Amino acid sequence: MMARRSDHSQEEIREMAIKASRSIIIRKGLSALSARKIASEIGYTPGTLYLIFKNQDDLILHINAITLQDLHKQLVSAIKRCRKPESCILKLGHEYVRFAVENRYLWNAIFEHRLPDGQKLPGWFRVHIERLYNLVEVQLESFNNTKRFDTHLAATALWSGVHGICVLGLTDKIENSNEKLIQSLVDSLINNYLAGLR
Amino acid sequence: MMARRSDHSQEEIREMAIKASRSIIIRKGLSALSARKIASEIGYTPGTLYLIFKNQDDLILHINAITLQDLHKQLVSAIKRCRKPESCILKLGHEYVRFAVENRYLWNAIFEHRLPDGQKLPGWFRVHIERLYNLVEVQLESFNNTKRFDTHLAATALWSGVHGICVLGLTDKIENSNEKLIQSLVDSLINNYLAGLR
DNA sequence: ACTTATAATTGAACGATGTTCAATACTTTT
DNA sequence: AAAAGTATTGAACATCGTTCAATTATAAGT
Repeated sequence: MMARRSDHSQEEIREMAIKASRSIIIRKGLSALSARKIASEIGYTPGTLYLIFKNQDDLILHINAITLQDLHKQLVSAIKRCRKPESCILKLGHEYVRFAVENRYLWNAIFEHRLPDGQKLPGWFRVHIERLYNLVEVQLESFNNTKRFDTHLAATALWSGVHGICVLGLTDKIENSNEKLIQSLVDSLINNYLAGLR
Repeated sequence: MMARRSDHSQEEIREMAIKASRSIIIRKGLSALSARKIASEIGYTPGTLYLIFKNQDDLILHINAITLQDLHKQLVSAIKRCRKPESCILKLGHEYVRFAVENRYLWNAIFEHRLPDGQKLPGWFRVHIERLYNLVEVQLESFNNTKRFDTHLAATALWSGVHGICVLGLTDKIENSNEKLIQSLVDSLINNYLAGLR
C-alpha cells in the first residue's frame, strides 16, 4: 500500500525537520531558517517538507509551540518551592527573563514570526500561550486580600507588561540593556503592580 | 559638475521614496514593502534607491523614525490639558493605544523590523524612542509623594509594560483582543503600578 | 517471480526578494 | 562640438517559498 524511501517514516522526518530547524534558529536566528537549509541538514529535499508541513508558517508554529512548552515547564519548576503568591509571581517574572536571555533566538522566534495578515493563530497554538498567563492567574487567585479584582484581566495586564519589558530589553530598544537591568525593570513592574492591587 | 535626470533632485527622490514606502506599509504592511515596488511607484528603478539609502534597513529606520515623531506629537498634544501626573500618564497610555490601533501597520513596522544580528540601533534613531520614555518620566518626576524612587527606571518599566500589552493585543496573542480590552489592560497596569509606587 | 498499481520523493521551475555594478544617458565644462 | 564627469539604469547574482510533473521504490496482485 505504501512506498517510502525506507530510510525514515514521515513521523521521523517530521522530528528530524523540527530538530534541524531548532538547531538553525539557535545558531543563527529565525531569519536564517529556510526550507532548503532544513532539507539539506536532514538529507532530504525542500519538496519533502511540504508533504509534512502545510507551509513554512505551519512549521514555525510547531517549533514555537515547543519553545512555549519548554518555557512553561521551566516556569512551573521555578515556583515549586515558593509559598506566598507575591514571591511566586516575582519568581515567574525572573525565570521568564532568564529563559528569554538563555534561549534568545528560540524565544525571539515566537514573537518575530507573524502570520499573513488577517490569519488568526490556530487554537492548538493559542493554548500554549494561555497556559503561561494561567500560571500568573492562579497565583493572583490565591491572593487573600479584601479587595476583589478581575484576576484574568490582572494576569493578562501584568504578564503582558513583563513580556513587553523583555521584548524591548532584548531587541536593543532600551538603552544599556542587559539581563540585570531587565530583571530590575521586571521586579519594579511586578512589585508596584501587586502593591497597587491591594 | 553634476548630471542628473533633471526631473528631481536626490532630496526630492528621497522624499518621494519615503512617502511611497509609507503608503505601501499603510495599505499592505511592512512585509509588502520591496525596493522594486517603491521604485515603480516613484517612477525610478531599484538601483536609484541605493544611491540615497544605504540599504533597506536604513530606509525602514527612516520611515519608523517618522512614525515615532508622529506618535510623540500625538502624545504631547494629548496631555496638554491635564493637571495631575496620574491622569497625564493614563492619558499617555490611552493615546498610545489609540495611535497604535489607528496607525496599525506603521506602528507595527517599528517593532516588526529587526536589524541584522549584533547591529545596534543608530543613535539618531534611539533618540526618538527615548523621547517617548521621557514623556512618562517627566510626569513621574512631578509626583509629589514622600517616597523616593528611580524615575528613569519606573518610566522604563511602566512604559515598556504598556507597550507589551499593545504588542500582544494587536498581534492576536491575547484572546478576544480589541481596542476596548487593550485600553482596560493598560488602565489596569498604569493604575496599579502608580498606586504601588506611592 | 513478474507485473501492475500506488504512494513517497524528487528536483526543476516560477515568481519573488535585496543588492551590486558595468554600461548608459544626460549635463556641464572646456 | 568635443570632452569630462556623474546620475541613473537594468541586467545579473544569489537567495527565498512553493508547486507539481516526473521518477523511484515499495506493496499487492497474479
